[in-house]
Amino acid sequence: MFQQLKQYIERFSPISQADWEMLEPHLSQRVIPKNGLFSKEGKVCREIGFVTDGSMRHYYTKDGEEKTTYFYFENSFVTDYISCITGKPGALSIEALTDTRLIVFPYAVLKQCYEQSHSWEKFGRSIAEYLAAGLEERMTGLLLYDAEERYRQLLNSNKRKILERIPQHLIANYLGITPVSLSRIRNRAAKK
Amino acid sequence: MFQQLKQYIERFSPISQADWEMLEPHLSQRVIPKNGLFSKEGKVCREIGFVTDGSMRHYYTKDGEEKTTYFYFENSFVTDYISCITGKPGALSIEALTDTRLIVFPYAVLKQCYEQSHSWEKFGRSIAEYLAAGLEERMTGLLLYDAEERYRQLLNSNKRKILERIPQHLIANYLGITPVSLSRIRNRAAKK
DNA sequence: AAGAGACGTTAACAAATGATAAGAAAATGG
DNA sequence: CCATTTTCTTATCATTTGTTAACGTCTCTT
Repeated sequence: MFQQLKQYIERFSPISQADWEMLEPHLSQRVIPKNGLFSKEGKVCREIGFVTDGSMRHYYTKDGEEKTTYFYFENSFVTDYISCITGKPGALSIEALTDTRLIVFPYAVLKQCYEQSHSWEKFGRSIAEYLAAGLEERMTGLLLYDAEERYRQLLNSNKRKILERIPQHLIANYLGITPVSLSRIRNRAAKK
Repeated sequence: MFQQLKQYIERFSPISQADWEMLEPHLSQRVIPKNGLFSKEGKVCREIGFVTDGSMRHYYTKDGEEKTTYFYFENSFVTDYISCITGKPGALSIEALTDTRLIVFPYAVLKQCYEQSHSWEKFGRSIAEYLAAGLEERMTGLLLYDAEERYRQLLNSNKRKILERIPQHLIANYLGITPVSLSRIRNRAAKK
């Protein structure tokens, strides 16, 4: 039932049966319909989700416009990490792009796991390091490369599924440009 | 002697005397003269530094040009985090901007601390979370705001010391623009 | 003290991007 | 199946940014 999650976790740190039983009773399943929210700007995010099927985006609101800056697919955690950690209201909203199936548990439970088990703590470190490395790479891309180069890098990365499954105007946000500008870049790229 | 480091570490997680004694024997002091390197592109970074006095930058090389994307001041860790974690050659170089005094220890020792002590592991998680939160905030700034807004945000942030202590052409890199462009932005801002 | 190099500003032009609008194509929902 | 909405493209124009170069100031070195 929850094996998919356990396997994913063990990619970061091995989890004994005893460890697993700290978390397992607190897991639940949830389906969020298309356009439904998992987390909402202004509210404290107190849950961690694990996408087993579907896709989501997270976005910030600026001048009344939604700016999408991240996507989630099956086999990944989804949460407003900063809001969870700090306990403060989140600055972003997380929305299902398609009907999405999740395994959900409270962040408070994970925190308890951290305290009670070194293995869980190690998992927490590993996932935070993994997250930081991803953010560093993406930020470097934004600082060093122009929009066209960033598009090409996305094309040749292991994130190509973004291009295959996400509407283009949201990808434009993700790349830090307008949908019109992305359309121009694609047009230029096609002519070569 | 190394109390400054211990205090900083305890801002993330309390460290018992026994814990501290795992690390303390492996600490050393180092002074890197202005323009000297702490870590070099293409080499695996195996050390963590803690700046007690001075300032550093890290930069990527692109098309033969150095692109500075981060600064370090007293009371902060400095390392090529990604290279340390992965054990692969680094993509960036870290250079002293002024004569810089560091406390240094091998990453391998920290890794041992992680394994042997839950408290150290918790420290590792906390610092990675702190790093990730900072990166998330900075990346969001790059995606949501234009260069002039980013400059103003830097002015009004707790990172204002960057503006006071770092040459302007390096700040331009940090903001993701050219030195000429930053000069224009400052000119416009001054006229208001 | 002189010279070289680093740093910041300004100007002129080119290139890229943003803003807006119109229309075509595709997807969605009764 | 049709109507509506969403998505993408294309065009035009304004704005911003990049590029290059010139110039002045300052620092550092010899």
